[in-house]
Amino acid sequence: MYNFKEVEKKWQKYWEENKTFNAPNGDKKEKYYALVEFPYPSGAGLHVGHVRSYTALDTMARMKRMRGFNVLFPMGWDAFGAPAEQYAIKKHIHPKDAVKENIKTFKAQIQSLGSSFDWSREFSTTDPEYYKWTQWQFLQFYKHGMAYKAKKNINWCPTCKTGLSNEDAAGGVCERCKSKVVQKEKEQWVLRMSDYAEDLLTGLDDTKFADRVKLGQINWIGKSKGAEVDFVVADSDKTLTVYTTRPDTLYGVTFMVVAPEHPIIDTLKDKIKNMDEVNKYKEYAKTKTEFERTELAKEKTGVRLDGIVAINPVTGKEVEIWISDYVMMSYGTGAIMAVPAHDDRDYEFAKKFGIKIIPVIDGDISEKAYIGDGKYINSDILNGLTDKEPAIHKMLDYLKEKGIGREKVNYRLQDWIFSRQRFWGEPIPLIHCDKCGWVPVPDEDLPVRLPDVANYEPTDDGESPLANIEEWVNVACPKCGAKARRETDTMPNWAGSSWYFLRYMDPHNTEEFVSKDALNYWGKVDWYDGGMEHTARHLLYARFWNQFLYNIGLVPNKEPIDIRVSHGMILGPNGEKMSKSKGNVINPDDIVNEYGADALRTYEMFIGDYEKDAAWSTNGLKGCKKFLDRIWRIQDKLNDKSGYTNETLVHQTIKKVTNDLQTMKYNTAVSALMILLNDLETYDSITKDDLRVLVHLLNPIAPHITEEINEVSALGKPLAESTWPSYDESKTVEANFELVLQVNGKVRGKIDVSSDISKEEMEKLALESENVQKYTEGKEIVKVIVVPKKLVNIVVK
RNA sequence: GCCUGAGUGGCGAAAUUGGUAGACGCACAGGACUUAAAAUCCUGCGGGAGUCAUAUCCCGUGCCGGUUCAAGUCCGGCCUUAGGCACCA
Repeated sequence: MYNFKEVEKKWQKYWEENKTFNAPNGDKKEKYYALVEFPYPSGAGLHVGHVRSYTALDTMARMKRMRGFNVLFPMGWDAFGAPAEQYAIKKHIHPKDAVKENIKTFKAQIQSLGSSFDWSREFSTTDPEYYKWTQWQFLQFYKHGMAYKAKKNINWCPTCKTGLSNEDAAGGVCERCKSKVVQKEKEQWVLRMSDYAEDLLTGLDDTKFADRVKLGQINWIGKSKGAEVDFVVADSDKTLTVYTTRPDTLYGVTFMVVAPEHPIIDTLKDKIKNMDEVNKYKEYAKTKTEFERTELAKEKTGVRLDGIVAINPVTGKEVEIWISDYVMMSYGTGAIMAVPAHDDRDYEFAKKFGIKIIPVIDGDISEKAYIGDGKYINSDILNGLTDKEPAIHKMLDYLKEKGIGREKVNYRLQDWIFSRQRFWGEPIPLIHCDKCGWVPVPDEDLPVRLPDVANYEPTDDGESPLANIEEWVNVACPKCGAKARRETDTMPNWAGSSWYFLRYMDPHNTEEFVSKDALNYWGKVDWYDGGMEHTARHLLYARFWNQFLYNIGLVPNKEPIDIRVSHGMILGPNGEKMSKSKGNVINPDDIVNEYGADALRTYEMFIGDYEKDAAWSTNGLKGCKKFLDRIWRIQDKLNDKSGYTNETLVHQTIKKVTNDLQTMKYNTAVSALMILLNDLETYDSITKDDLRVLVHLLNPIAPHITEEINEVSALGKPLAESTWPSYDESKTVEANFELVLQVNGKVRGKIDVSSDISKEEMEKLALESENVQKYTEGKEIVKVIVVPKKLVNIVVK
């Protein structure tokens, strides 16, 4: 009988010893690059969700190999960052040891699944041999003016004691620890990602990402088309420039609002009479987190800048200037023109502070701002127009002509704050010298290694723990030799994952980050799978990083990834996200031990639509285990004949499984195999050819049991080294089909007929049917619709 | 508020893109084998009417309406739900 534990171990050992899945660089075969996001080796171990995506891509990889491709299917570890550091602090060990420990566990778990990873290419982002090149690439950014240090109001997590990117602080909450993020002014290294906003947007056209993935990228980049308009501040030489998407409402501007941090306040502080009040408000705004500032249904607050007014450039009338926290310094120009009649926020503000509301588009503004289309009024040059687009164009032309405004495109995407005040990250390879300024660490001195120290806990003053390690910090300036200090900030853990897919192509190269040959041979990632939670940030960072490398001539493709899909989550049996606190965690180890990796894999492929979430069901798993047991037992039915017992069904199944696996419809591929098995079980005996097809088609999903059957029943060489079955389209056609007879669209009979029946015969059979006649009798036949291979519908009145 | 999906038996889900709704699996029920149980095998399984049993009929894919010979699928309007974005000017 079949012992899945022994069998699974046996074949895993076989694949390892024979290096079955090692992909040679530069092979003559056509390449295929299948990639699944590398895991963060946390202390919690592997999740059944990992199994879903690894198996899905493994299935893809195994099928592609059998279809003659040289498949790169690598695996590695994304191990820098706060979780590993915190885990290490808790256990009083060095993060590198914690990582080593976790990787060991993770790797054993993954290997027990029988995934066909090319382990010869394994690396961790924390390996100095790897982060050497992460640092080297950072220096390319620096050397090309793409990295700069700036004093910034940054998102600061008081619990993690580190700065966060906007992406990490989405919603005003720290992504890691969920505590409230506060604003803190700090010097930070920043990458000019906003320069790439347009390229990151248009580049999507060169990819085949799933629509929802593309949309996530588009939303994050947040392109908006509008105009900048200059407002002169009365009795001064200053202008206040605003960004607006509705220049057509310029005649309705009754006030302006600037962000509390707007520099004009300081510039004109001598003219502002109520600076005390203004400063008080500024303080008040600062104590609030970004989240509080953007919270819904919030009362508008603000202070008028007393003593200064601006001039509406089209009416020449004076408009008040206010400061309010509903205007953000980080978007547009940090200043807006307020049109309370046609903007909800401005309306609310005007109502609260009793500011005049002038409608410029005909509509009801008694309750709230009117934001629809309508006839322009009170608008001089626009009066009489009724549509937004021509009005905007006319106004833009006017502003350009007068030199007081211009078209402007804005993006929500901001520069990437690249500094973290943490120990466990790639040190930023720069040295500060009082004489020479920032000096890059010379290439030959890379990597800048993290020191082996006992104390690396975050500090309260917001400095990196590295700053306290004097012997590490103090160095000679590489340029002039004078005393200098290392940069002590480290990189965010998005850094290592921004280019790991390139390193897999040539993971042991000590001379270059990847060789040109390897880059040219492997090209783009053909199929990339990951979690939905990474489709916005990680994907954007990776594309940005790659586009930069492309622009400086280091990689051959501007877009690094062809297809990107996102798997759905595996939820707990109760339909909720698995978590320790909810007690609904399914441990893949337990499942592998009790049912085997093949059963787990088959079940997770059968569970439902790959891109949708699915709740775990142990009964469902048992059903799949039963299916595999039946596959094993079907061997008892082998006879000495050749050919297919049910030729049509075999060809249909090959076609169905081949197509389904290529489009990630794993659930229906499994069901097609179940149908084939159900059919084979009805015969007294089956042929080796029958069984051979069955195990080949099932092999990518359940690789161990199928290899074992293949060997035990002497069907041929190991499946992993064998060829995918092919089908003959003409043989997928059934000899007979069930002809459906309808009257007025309702089914009134079914007859089994030959597939090459003519339309006339179909119609004749329908009209002859007794049951059909019951419904047509005494009625006028208006028309008869005949759909070949399907049905006849008789329409009567 | 905006942008995406999704809503089909007791449950997970299928449905060649307009052509037999519920494939496949789970659960459940009945039966066979067994001293018994497990395992395995067979049968049934959307709801209702009808029949000894067949046959046959009616209803049914979130709700309302429309297009069509024909709608789970297309169109219009709603409801619910999940995810993303959000004082973005």
